[in-house]
Amino acid sequence: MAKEQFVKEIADIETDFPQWYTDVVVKTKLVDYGPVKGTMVIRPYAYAIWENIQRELNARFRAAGVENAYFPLLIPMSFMTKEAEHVEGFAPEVAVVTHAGGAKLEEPLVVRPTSETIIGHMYGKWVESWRDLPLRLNQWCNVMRWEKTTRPFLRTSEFLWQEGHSVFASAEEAEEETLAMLRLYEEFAKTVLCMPVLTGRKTEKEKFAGAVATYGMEAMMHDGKSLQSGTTHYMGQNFAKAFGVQFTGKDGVLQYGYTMSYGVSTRLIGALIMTHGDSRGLVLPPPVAPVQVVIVPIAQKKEGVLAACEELSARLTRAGLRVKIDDTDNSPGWKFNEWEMKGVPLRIELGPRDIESGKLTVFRRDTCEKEDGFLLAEAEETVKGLLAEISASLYARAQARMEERIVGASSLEELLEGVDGGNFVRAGWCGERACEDKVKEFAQATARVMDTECDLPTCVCCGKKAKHAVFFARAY
RNA sequence: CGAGGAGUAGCGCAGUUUGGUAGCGCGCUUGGUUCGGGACCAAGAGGUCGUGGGUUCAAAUCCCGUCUCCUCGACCA
Repeated sequence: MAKEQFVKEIADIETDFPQWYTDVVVKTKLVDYGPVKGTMVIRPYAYAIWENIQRELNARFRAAGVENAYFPLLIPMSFMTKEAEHVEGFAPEVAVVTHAGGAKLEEPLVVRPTSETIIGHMYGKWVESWRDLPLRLNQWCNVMRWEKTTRPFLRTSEFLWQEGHSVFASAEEAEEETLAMLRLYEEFAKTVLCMPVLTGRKTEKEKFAGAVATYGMEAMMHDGKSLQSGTTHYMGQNFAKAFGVQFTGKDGVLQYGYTMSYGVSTRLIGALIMTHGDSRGLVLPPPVAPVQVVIVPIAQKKEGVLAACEELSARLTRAGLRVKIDDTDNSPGWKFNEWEMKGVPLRIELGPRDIESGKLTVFRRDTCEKEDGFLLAEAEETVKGLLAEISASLYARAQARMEERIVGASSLEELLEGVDGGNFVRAGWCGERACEDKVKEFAQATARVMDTECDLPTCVCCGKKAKHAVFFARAY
């Protein structure tokens, strides 16, 4: 009876997805709302997910020759105006500091919405010779963009992210790095987040303010809407020229560098929730789950139960797993539901029966089924094997869902029908901004990314020869 | 900024039509019995009813003002 009441507490994932999402992030204590509108407090459970994402990405960055650094939060207003498109794109959403130290500032300071400008400024001082290149730095920080409507993780006024900024001597190297980072993100999404993504170049309308080209990865959420989950930008010499990033080449000629940047944010946590979550709450992929295995003692006051739990926990921890014993005095049923809602991939129920028989009872969060018959003595291998299976099955499930919900369209009506049905629509596009705008107006769908090849004959809007195959979708 | 809705205990809400002792559920605290899918009993703590004014013997309730939040729209590399 209480079970049904509990299920009702979280909105129905099928019929009320936005409400379901909000319920999950609040009821599982991932976040709380900050006192300033549009800001969120990230609670420890969610922050632990973020730390796991950081660890995995840092390892990949290091392997790609990227080092971490930190640049200031406050940027002189004049920096923002040095690159014309950049200031135009970000001006509406920057927060500005006008007073400090009890007096009005001579020059206002902006709270960084992104750090291209201040990093460009420093790179201008640091880069002198071809020997200084390539220069690859990344920073983990917070940024602020004053958004009108917000939703936890997906769009908040302040959020955490990493932003990598690199300078190269040639356009080719910078362009190649832009694509390499996109591939790095894609591999990370697949193996760490167990999340399939579509990658590709963005249209002019959707690209970063000040970039020559923007590439993005888009993930499909449960309701068929798209979430931009990471971007890489090739800047050409735009920012190098604005900030004087010049070096003397091997040929002795003073020239501008070529820059690129890339970033992913705490929005990835939102992406995880909306990709894998179900009617019971979160489902976290093992590589990022703060708790990979929760041990629920049964009849924990009976002699030997807690001791057996602690012994098992120690063994699994030694095997490199993140383990938690829930020894609170809630009833087992309460604990089951609690940890299912929090998305722990694997639960072990350990009671007198298991201890006596030497067996292991587990519950898989991805299938919501109990499995037994494993031997307690082989717990390490069993659990590791199951976690790997869970990762694989989460990816496969999400991948299958995405593939079956990519449809084609040869007219605006078909495109509308496609996105109304919760699909991505792959359609031809002539490359004209007017047609892109028309699609948005007609179907409330935007061009998410362009496919690498154009195998479609005509533009879905005007019927002229198509230049690109584009994935259209409604987006968060 | 446009349209709609809501402000009462930590959370969710009832009470407002018809003015008359501040209520319910969950949570929390204490003690006890429980524990293989959200257990139960007992006792307890907790509220300037968003806010300012007005009407009245009396206002959560009626009137006027004002603030905040939510949903949808617009906006959002």
